[in-house]
Amino acid sequence: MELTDRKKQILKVVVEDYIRTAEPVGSKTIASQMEGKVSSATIRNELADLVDLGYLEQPHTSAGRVPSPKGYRLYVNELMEQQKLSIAETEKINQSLQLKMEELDRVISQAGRAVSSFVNYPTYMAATGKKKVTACRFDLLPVDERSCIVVLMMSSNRVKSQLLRLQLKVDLEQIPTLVTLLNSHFTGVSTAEMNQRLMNVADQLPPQLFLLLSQTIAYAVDALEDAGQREIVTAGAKELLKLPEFRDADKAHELMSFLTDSKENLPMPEEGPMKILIGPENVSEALKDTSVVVASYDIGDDMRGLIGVVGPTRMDYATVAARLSGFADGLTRLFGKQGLPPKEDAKE
Amino acid sequence: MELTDRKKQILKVVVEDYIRTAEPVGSKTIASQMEGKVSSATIRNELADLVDLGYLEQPHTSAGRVPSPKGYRLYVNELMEQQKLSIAETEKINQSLQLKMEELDRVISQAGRAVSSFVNYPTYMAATGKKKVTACRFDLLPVDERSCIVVLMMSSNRVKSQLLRLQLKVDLEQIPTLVTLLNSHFTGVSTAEMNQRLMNVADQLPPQLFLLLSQTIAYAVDALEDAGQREIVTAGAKELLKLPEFRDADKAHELMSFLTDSKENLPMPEEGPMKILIGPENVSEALKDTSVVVASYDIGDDMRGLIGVVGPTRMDYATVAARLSGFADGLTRLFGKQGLPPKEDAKE
DNA sequence: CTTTAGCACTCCGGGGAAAGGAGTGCTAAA
DNA sequence: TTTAGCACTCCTTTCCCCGGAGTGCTAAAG
Repeated sequence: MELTDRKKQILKVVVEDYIRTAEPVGSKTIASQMEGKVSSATIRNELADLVDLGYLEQPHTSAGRVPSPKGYRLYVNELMEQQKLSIAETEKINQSLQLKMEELDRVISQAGRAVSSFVNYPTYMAATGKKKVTACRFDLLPVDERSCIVVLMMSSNRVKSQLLRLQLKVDLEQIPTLVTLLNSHFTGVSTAEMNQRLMNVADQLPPQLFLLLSQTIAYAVDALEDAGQREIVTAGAKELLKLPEFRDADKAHELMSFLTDSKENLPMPEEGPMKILIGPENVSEALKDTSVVVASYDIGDDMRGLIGVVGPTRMDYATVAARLSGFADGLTRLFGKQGLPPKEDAKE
Repeated sequence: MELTDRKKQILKVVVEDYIRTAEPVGSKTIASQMEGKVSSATIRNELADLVDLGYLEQPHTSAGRVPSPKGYRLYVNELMEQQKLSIAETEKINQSLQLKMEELDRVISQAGRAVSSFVNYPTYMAATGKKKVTACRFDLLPVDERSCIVVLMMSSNRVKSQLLRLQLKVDLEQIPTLVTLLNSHFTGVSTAEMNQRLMNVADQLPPQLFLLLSQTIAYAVDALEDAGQREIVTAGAKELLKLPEFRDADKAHELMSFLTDSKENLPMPEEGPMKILIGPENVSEALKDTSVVVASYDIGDDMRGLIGVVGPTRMDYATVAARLSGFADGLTRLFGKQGLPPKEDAKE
């Protein structure tokens, strides 16, 4: 027995109806929603076949049919119509992204909240470096004999700074030499290399200068590693509570804990602009009854961000996918190829 | 009829039992938990009185009694035993606070999460400046003709920096003059005053310098206002779902939305170390069925932080209060009177 | 061979009624 | 003033019944 076109059409109707209503779909309903006119009896035969083929499931005898993960998969791969965003929706997305360009992090988490309220499912976001971030410029601004501000400019164009308290007094005259040294020997290299080179110059400098140097490098190493690391934030977990499948407080609590606590193992995309994971396709146990849609976007030339939506398996894939990719595109445009925008904040 | 000691004792038993079980408390239960031995019939008489006095409520005839807000209030004011933290608990608190001293914000929200998991209720946190934050030092580091890093040191000892893109080329020679101007005229004053003074010098500078100056000031104003503003973060909203009173998904959703979206109007303390708000004592409609315990702590000399716990009216006031003040004390100690700790980060 | 109509059957879900239980209020005695 | 006893109330749980939605099967029609 193979999958005829009519079977596919029926599957499509079942999936879409179930997405809308969260109720098992019966043969009569299907018959009335189908294009050509067929009787419910015919549909019933087809339905029995679709169950045998594994695309549908029956909660119990004499209930309607519900799509199985395999059914959703087929729907997503073949049947789903690429949904276009309406003008109004595009407007709304752009508007959401018209936030005052503050720091990257804030924009990202704000975007996450926006997406969440837009698709009515929880979202999560992360940014990962494509390349290693390196230092590209140092400055030291003496405040007084015992303190000094380090300013570090990174290859990602972000600037970070910190006030250092010094153990030993430092002769202000010597600072410029140190800055020159920093800029000539510690820029454009990995953090491991930076530590290495620090060791090399250890005995060529007076102790108080070396101390300042190593404090500076320690700070830079921290900052660079932090910048390269991906941080994950989630938003809109409460949306879950609106869905009938999570009216059971225990279930909701379980998934919510997973989203807020163990976010490390949320699905991350390999490549490609978008990925859909349905139910058991998720590795994490906690997500086995839910689906995830992830999209990625570019941040400048060397970073890649990611934004995902978590929802029930019957989530409205077409709409979510369309909106999510709308956002991803918007974000790419926002801090896209041309480098970070002029008013990019030094991550505060 | 007045409130005898025995009535108070009964009230105490009712409150504590109800806190534990979330079920109305019956006369027999009370009799068995009371010190002196009295029969349930006696208790029943007393209970009827307590209802008349408004300290207890009866969900319906022939159900047990439940404390009214007035009853909780009396309990909190008079009956509640100041609970001591066990050694193990103190340990645990200190341990939670032993996080690598990173930026203030991060510590605060981390503390929030810790408290939340420790009391099993959602928490919220905010830091507010006691005094206005002002700029105390500016620096401009030219990167190239068209860009420049501003470094701003604030009176709170925090350092922020940003890369500015310039509209017009600036002669590098002139930068030092500008820095001098900034440090002499724009430090130690309010943001309003800064804007004022900016206007005053408008026609005394060549246009490209003035542009740079105003960009710098605009950034500083933003940064200062941001630093003075209180930001509120919440944590552990999911804890709600564990409580029987929020098994109803609608209720949980409502409160959760309030916590995550409209946090502006969460109760803030006036003064004193701790405040307990019970049910209707809360102004916000959304909190009228819940209680809030807020504690405050000091950050350096000029800031004050606040940490609150939201829970059902039957929340375990004694324990929550003890643990919360444990945390508040710990936080005060952590970045207490002696000024910010040496490794205080420039908010990244 | 496929489609359709008809029909008996299954199973869920809602609506009472009945049973059980916890707790009260009242009365009368200690 | 306290206590024991008892009838009563009202919630909760359970059970059962019934209606409806939907199925599977069979037999007839295209």
